[in-house]
Amino acid sequence: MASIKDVAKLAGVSVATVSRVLNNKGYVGVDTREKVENAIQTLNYKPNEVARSLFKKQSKTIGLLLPSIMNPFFPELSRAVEDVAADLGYNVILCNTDGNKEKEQRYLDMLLQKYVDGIIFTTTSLDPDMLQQLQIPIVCMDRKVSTNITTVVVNNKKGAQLATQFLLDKGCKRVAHIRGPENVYTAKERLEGYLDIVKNKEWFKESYIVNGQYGMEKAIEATLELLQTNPEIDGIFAANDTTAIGAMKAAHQIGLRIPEDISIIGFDGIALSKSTIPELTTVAQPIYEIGKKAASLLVQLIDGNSIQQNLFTLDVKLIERHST
Amino acid sequence: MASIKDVAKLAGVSVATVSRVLNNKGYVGVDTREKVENAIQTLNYKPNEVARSLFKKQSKTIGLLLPSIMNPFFPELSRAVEDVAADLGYNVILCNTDGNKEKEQRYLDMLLQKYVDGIIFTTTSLDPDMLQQLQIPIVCMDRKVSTNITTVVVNNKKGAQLATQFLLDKGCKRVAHIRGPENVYTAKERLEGYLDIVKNKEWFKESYIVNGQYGMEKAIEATLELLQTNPEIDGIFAANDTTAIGAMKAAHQIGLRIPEDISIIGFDGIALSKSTIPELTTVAQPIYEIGKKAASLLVQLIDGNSIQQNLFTLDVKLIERHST
DNA sequence: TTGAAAGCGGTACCAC
DNA sequence: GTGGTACCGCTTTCAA
Repeated sequence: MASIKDVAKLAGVSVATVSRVLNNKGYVGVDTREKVENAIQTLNYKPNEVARSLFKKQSKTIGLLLPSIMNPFFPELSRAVEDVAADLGYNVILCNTDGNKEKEQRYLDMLLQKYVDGIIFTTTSLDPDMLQQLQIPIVCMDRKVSTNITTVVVNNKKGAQLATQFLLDKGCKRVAHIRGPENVYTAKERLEGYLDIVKNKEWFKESYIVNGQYGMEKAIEATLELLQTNPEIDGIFAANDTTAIGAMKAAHQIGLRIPEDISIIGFDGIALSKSTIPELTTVAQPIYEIGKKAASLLVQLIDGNSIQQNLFTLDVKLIERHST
Repeated sequence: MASIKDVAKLAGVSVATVSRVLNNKGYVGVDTREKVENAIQTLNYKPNEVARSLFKKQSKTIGLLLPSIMNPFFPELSRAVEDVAADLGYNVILCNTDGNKEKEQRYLDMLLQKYVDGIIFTTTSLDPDMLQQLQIPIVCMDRKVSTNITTVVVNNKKGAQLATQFLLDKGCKRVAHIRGPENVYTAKERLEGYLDIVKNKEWFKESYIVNGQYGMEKAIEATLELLQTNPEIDGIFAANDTTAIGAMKAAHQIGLRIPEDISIIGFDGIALSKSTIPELTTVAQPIYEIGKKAASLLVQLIDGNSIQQNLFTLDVKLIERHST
C-alpha cells in the first residue's frame, strides 16, 4: 500500500504538503494541490488510519457492548447504531458480554487499548463510578445506570400500564403478569406498571404474577403453572415478546384459543412478534430510534459537545394485532 | 494513560527492556523483570494497541461483512465469529452491507485502512478477482464466490432433496416449492435439489414453483397465489424459514390446517423456527458451526498457515417438528 | 506557500 | 542482559 511518502515523492513535494491537501488544512497553492491530487489518484492512495489514530489519539471506531446479538432485541438496535456510525465515518466493534462482569471488563480494556472514541453499553453490570472515571464518552441504553451517564431508555412503567389497561378495556376480567428476571431493571419497571393498574382490584392475587425470566422455555413453564393454579385468567401481560410467545405456546398446549379464550400482550415489538399466528399484540419500543439516538448522542459527546440532558426517555406505542 | 516510557522511567530501565518483558522475548534478568512488572502494576499500564498496530501492520481486529444483522440468519453466525475471535484476542468490526456493492466496497476500504488482519464475507457481490488481489486473508461463508477463496458453505442441494423427499415420505402427494431470489446462490441450489426429486414425477408442474424472495410478505403472496392456482397441493418446501413462516400464515389465512391439510418444511433452522405454532420442521444448517469454522480458518490464514482445502461443505440436518 | 523535523507509543536491530 | 535508536505513517509546529 502506498504511503504518504510515495505520494510526496511522485508529486515532488514534501509529506507536510500532502498532509495539508489530505486534510484541507493550511495553505496550499492551487497547482501544488493539483499535483498532489493527481499523485493520490494514480497511486490510489488511502491514508493509513492507524497512523492517524496514533497521532490523534482517536480511531473513528466505537465499541458496542451488549449481552448477546442472538437476543432478538439487539439486532435492530445494533443495526441502528451501525447505520448512524457508518454515516458519520465510524466503525463499530461488536462485543457480546452475556451480561457477564468479567467479559465486560475484558472488552472494555481491549477497547480502551484500541483507542476507541466512545462506547455504547446496554445493561452493564460494571461499576457506574468506574465508568465515569474513564476518560472516554459513554452512552447507556435500555437501563438507567447512573444519572451522570448519558442514557437512552423507554418508559417501561407507562408501557406496562398501557398494556394492562388495554387488556382490561378489551374485556379481560382477570389479568396476570409473567414477569422478567428479578435483577433486571426493565423487568422491575414493567412489573410496577402492571401493579399500578391491578393492585387495587378486588380480584387481584399475588399468584397472578409468575416469573418467565425473559425466556421462552421458562415462560412456557410459568404459564402452565399460572393457568393451572388460576384457570379463571383470561388475559396475560408478558414482560417481553419472547415471554409472550412462550405464553401463547403454553395456552395452545392446554387447548386455549387466542384471543377467544385468553388474550396475550407482549412488550418490545421485536420482529418476531409479527411472525406468530396469531400476530402478537405488543407494546413496541422504538428500537431503531433508541439505537439511533444513542449513537447520535455518543458522536456528539465525541465531538466535544456537551449534552444538557442526561436521560432520554422515549415513548412506547401499543400495537394492536390479533392476540388480544 | 501511562506509556511505555513511564514504565521504563519508573522501573529505571530502557523502553527496550520493558518491551522485552511485555512480549516475553529476548533476555531479561530476573530482578530486572520483577522491577518492570512492578512498575507495570503500579501504573496499571496497558500497551497501546494502536502503536503496536502501526509497527506490526496488524491490528488484532477482523471485519465481518454481512447483508444485515437484522436478517435472522446472521445473529447466530456473528455470535460464533465473535466468540472465536474474542477467544483468540481479536475484535470484530460489524458491517451491514445490504448486499449493496457500493457499501461493500466502502467498508472494505475502511477496513483496509484500519489494517484489519482479515475479513469474513457473506455473500459478497464484489469481484472475486479483486478480492484475491487484496493482500489480506479472506474467508467467505454461505455462498461460493471463487474456488481460490477459502469458503464455508452447507450442502444446499442435498438439504433440499432431503426436505422434498421427507414430505413425500410423510405422505404428501403434491409438493410445491417457494423459491428464493433468482440471483441468489443458495436459492438456486435449493431449487435444484427440489427439482432433482420432483421433475420426473407425473404430477409435477412448473406452476408448483413460485418465488417468495426469501421474505415473509412476499412468501405470503406467493403462497396464496400458489394455493389458489393449485389447490391440490398438500406439501410445501420453503426455501428458508422466513418463507416457511409466510407460507404458514397464508395457509392459515385460507383455513388450511397445518399439518393436517398441508405440510410445510423450511430451511436454515433459525431460532424463529422454534417459536411458531406449530413448530416448524426444517432443514437446519449448523449456523454456529459455520461461523466458528470460518473464524478459525481466518485466524489460521492470518497466522500464516496455509490451508490445504479451499471449500468446506458442512452438513445440514433435518429436524422434524410439528408442521409436517 | 512550502519543507524540515519532532513526535504519537511501540518494536526490533545492533552495540556494548 | 541491557540500552540506544531507527522506524511504522501521519500530523503539526516552526522556519524559511
